[in-house]
Amino acid sequence: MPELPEIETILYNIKPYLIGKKIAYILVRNVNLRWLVSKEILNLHDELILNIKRKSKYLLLKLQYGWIMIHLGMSGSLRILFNDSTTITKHDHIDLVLHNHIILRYNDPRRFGCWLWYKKLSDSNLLSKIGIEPLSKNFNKQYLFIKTRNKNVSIKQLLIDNKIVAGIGNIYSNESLFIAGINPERSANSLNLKEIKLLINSIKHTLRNAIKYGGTTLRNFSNAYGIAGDFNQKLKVYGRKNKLCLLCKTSVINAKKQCQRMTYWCDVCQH
DNA sequence: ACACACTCCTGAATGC
DNA sequence: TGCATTCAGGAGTGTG
Repeated sequence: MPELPEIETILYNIKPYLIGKKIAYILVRNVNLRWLVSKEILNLHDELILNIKRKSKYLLLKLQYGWIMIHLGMSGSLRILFNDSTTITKHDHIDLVLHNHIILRYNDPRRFGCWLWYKKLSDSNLLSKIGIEPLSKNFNKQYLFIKTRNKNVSIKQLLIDNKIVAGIGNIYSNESLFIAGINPERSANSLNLKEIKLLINSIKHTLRNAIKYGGTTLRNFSNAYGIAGDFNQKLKVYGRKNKLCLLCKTSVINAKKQCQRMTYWCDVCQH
């Protein structure tokens, strides 16, 4: 389940192979992703890749005349392949083929991802709704304090809302709340400024640490070389239902569904 | 405006 | 062992 650190890992992997290189063509085997693959992408050829960046969980490829916006959804992955005779496996939906024969291959079993074309990024109504980046200076206690006032939703739910803060998914919201010692069921507006500050620091720490370890591999995340991330070994609560809390070592980890997502927490360590 | 449920999808895990 | 059911979740959309 790619969240911000996984996308950042992929970006780091693919950047050196793509920037300044020319796309020969893009082979789309299945246009039926979350939304149809843009027709501009199907017809694209001989375009130079000027830059690549990440915004929230989107990867943005800047070409000469527009942008390709890629989202990996829940199960998408990107691989760099050095040899075009590589066999196609199930769910290999898109190949971006460079003039030097290197391929960026997109695989997505659940097809919740997307490949969309925009002439200008401001044309994207998906991007325009996205909140600030959690690793930016703008994501600070003042910002989150203001955003949590008059919010009755749980703090867990607020953290995975991309309109508030971009790129934190289910895993990292659970982890950050555990590290901050805040109960995920607390309503967002019940947090005081001191707790907000603690939470901000925990989120930044968790995300930076996850990036450092190459992301979290649960089922099918791997980096652009097909190598799994190591952060799952560092997870403190996520997926640890009924297991002993690693911090207090007295209580077991609780699990319950909160707004369609699993939430994990320790009653002793999180208040 | 807000809170919540529903929806897309496949594969792994679980249940009988 | 085998078949059927459940679960996982990013995030836009629809409903009350």
